[in-house]
Amino acid sequence: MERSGVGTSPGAVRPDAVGFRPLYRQVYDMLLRRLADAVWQPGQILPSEGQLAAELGVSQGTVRKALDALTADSLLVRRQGRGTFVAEHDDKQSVFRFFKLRPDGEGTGMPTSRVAAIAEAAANADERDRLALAGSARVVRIERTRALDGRLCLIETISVPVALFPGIAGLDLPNTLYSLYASRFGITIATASERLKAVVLPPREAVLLEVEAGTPALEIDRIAFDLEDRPVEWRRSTCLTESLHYLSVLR
Amino acid sequence: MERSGVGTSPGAVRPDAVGFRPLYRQVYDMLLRRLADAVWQPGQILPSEGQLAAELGVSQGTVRKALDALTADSLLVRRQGRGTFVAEHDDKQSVFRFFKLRPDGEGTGMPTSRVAAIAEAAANADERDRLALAGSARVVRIERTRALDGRLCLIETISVPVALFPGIAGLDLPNTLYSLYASRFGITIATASERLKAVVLPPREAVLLEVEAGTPALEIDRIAFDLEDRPVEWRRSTCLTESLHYLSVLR
DNA sequence: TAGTGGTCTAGACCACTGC
DNA sequence: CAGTGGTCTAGACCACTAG
Repeated sequence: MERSGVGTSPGAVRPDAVGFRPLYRQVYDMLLRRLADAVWQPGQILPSEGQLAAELGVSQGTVRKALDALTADSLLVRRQGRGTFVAEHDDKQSVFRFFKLRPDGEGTGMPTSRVAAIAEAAANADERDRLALAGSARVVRIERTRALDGRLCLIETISVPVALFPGIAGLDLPNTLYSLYASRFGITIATASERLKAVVLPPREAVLLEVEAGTPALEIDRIAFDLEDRPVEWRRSTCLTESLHYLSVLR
Repeated sequence: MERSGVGTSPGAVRPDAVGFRPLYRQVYDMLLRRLADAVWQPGQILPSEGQLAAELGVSQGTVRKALDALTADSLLVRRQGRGTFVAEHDDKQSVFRFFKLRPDGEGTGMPTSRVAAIAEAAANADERDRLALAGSARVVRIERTRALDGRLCLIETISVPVALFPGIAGLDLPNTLYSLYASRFGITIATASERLKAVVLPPREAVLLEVEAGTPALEIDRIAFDLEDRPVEWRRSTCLTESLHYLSVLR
């Protein structure tokens, strides 16, 4: 097979180049680009390995390696005998990919949400810093509470750039925001980084969570990144952990 | 190639069996067994892909797939042009695989330890539960404090079964316990599960951490598992998070 | 039964390391 | 330069799904 099949453009394989970029990596990037550009919608089926291989002019094994990598990154789902699909993030399994609070004892641990406030404003210094925004950027701030198995446990403020989510302030927000981000704005949350601290619950949050002030609480500071690794959401959650915990699995 | 190369024992490929077990999975299990049995020591080089393939009577590609899986599980390290090595857990990178506390600002974040107490005792109900021990089992309890960049930040109690770690109470304990587990007792920590809660620092811990009682603290309850997924260590840590945080990356 | 992904093989060649 | 892991290919066959 001719390597020029993937392109002689910058980035194609050049044996003596300092930065060697394997073919399957180039295929990975091309497919990732299509996902980022929403060429294929979540839930939709992709062409078969053979079709993609023929289209891109590489072997099926090389396409397979790229598809496997995208699957490992949770961007695709492969089902033997059926096909390869764009991953959806609103099914029960996917919710817990980014929601790590679990009940201590029994219970499904399925979270529910109630929006307390939503407003647009100029981004403050913290928001500009965390979301890599320009000085003039505007954000939408969403404040909401969440419950686990009907039990109020969390209050959080979510900041997103207006530029990326135009009109989000006027929408009816679902329980799982990330599926809305994907379906309505074409933004897929690929990874997130959380910083956890133990704090004393501030008076205002104590009122909203209906507990006495001074209670210890878990503060979660999350930045969520899209497929191109850009920060697209900043979220600060304050959680009561009396009857629940944050689950972290180390591998 | 004859499939019987990997063995006609139970678990070998049987095309019509209900539970189909791929060849590379069998190779994975065989190599995992050798790692668990400490046939190859941490840091030691493995035979080359070709040698393993010849020995096991499978193709090099199949061995490669098994080695890649073991590498993904952080049990092996592969270095192009050099070879495949058993992973070590005492280098700087590996320390942070299981230690998720980071300084808020600058600093290396390299932890240090000081053992406060170490004693053997009959396992209590919690320990028997968490470590899946019999009623008569005994454990060693280690209490120690840890500091980040010279700053005292954590106190923890570690319980391990005496049966798995004979004589550990008499040893000089290093900063990174898991490398001791591997080198001295042949036990490799493969995964760990942590449950985090926000609590009010108890009086006793407050004294040992040299802060006032009532300070909020992060409580981390960890169970660590070995290569065969047996719980081998229970650890409860209480951390001050005033100038540091727990880092969790979601993918 | 046709089509998909999953496994396995054999062989060629490339990139990297160390002697 | 020899030896290692890494990439890529082509082709055969297996397991699974759905019409």
